[in-house]
Amino acid sequence: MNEEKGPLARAEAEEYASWFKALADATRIQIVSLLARRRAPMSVGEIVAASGVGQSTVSHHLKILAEVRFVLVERQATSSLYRINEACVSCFPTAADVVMGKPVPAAPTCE
Amino acid sequence: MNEEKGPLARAEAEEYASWFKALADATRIQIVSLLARRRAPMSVGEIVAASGVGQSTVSHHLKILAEVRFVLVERQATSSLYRINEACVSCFPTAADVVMGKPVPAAPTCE
DNA sequence: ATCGTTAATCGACGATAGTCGATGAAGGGA
DNA sequence: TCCCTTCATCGACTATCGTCGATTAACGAT
Repeated sequence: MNEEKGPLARAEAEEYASWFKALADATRIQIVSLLARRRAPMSVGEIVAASGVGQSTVSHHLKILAEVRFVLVERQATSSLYRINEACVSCFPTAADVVMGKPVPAAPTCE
Repeated sequence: MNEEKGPLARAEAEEYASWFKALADATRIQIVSLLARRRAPMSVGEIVAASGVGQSTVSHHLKILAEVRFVLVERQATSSLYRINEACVSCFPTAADVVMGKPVPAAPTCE
């Protein structure tokens, strides 16, 4: 479907890369996997206890995951509850999408 | 299917991350997309001409892509011909795989 | 109002990664 | 044999990233 002769535009390549960057870290993979196993939303403190890294580190990774809408946050009174965004999981690009030239899915779209 | 209570093992998380790391760079996305659009294998020189970065940089990225078997190389007399590894494209993990706790696909498996 | 809890932000540090230019190795042709 | 082409590797530089400890902000409870 995508039949331009030149390489992929740089801007589009960077959009694609930003998706994969979100899962290109072992700690973030652990956090995502953790949120998926618990069905219920988790507070930052629970994630910190289960992941074995510092609180500021967890907060940092959650921010990155939230920026691509991979996780959703619901601010409660004293704590923040994070959960997997199922819609974003399914719109996350695959390697086949890159190869087949599928347009980059927009992050804000899946919410 | 994966019902352990703790977080994903660190080693497995890093294996997953190494997959996504391979596509977590705009230049590599461009190279992959380029190889996919040309049906035929491409020499390094052709990729350099089309990608707009230096020859050593292209060579470096091709090495990374080859390490996860995403591209295959066939050394000819004077040049090296790179092409997409279709098998590896389809075994490349998706975000849903991570969420669903699917075991990490082994890179050497798809060849 | 004060204190304690929870989480986001800040600043710093070390490690990793991307890029380049230069060099080196392997092969083909004159 | 010598040169030229092609690509991989090396060394250096810079930018980005992951992590931590400390600080700050928001909120509840006493």
